[in-house]
Amino acid sequence: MRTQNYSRKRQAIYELLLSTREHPNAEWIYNNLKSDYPDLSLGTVYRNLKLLEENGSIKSVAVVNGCERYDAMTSPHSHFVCNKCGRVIDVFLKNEFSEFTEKVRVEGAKEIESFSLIYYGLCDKC
Amino acid sequence: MRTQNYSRKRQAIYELLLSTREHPNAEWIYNNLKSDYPDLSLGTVYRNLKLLEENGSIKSVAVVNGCERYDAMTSPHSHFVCNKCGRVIDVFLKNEFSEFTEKVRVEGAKEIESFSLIYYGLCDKC
DNA sequence: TAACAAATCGATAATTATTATCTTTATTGT
DNA sequence: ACAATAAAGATAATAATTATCGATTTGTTA
Repeated sequence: MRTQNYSRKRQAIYELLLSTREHPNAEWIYNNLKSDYPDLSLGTVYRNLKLLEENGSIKSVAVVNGCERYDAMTSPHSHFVCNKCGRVIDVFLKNEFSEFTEKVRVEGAKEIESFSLIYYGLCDKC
Repeated sequence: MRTQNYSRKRQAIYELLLSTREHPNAEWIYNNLKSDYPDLSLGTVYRNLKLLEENGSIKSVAVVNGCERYDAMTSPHSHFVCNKCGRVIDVFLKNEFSEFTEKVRVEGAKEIESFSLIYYGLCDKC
């Protein structure tokens, strides 16, 4: 049987995402891997981000200024997005929150699979 | 002093958004106004959605399949997005939720201005 | 380890939602 | 009605993402 995720470049993209709390977009990843993989192409980054998201290795956590931002930390947590610089910061909420949201019933929804909570404002560098 | 929002078409866009719970995108609005305003252009819809959002009359509530979805109901509430058909449904949470989120402190955030809570799953028509 | 099959890649073109431009038209205050 | 300004239509331009396709890499199997 063929292993998934066996290519060098896909592995590098995934490991870069694992190593950072930047919640980067495709271009950031591309720029940060260019030195190690000079023949990397931006299309490969997009292609692998999509594959990694489809197999559940990573998540798209927000769209900031029209760009998808990714995170390899797949355990449930929320995010803060700076309205000025676009920085994305992890937000860890107490158990109460998940307990609360688990009780939510949505009229018109057959099944709730996930939710996304994003705070917006100004970060401490702006 | 010049009034804002005085043009017929901007008014029509705003009133259409007020009258529906579809949370439409620009194209839906364009298609639904074409019969009443045959010379309407899609650019005008985009331009006015942006203006209306800037002056606080409407809100962008989600990006579904790469399209911005708008809502003229500006009172705080959340949304459910169907992963299959893209339908956006209003979600009204109890007071507990706002009380809870008001207590949140985000490390790295200077000021929290707003938040967005979106549930994802399958709607009852899918 | 050679050879074949399948996955992945780079380069490039194509898509698509949105924004900008620019000239004309509509709206409003006087 | 007239002048000043805002808004409109038409169109071109952006920009992020996706699709295509031939070449290359990787994995399997003989």
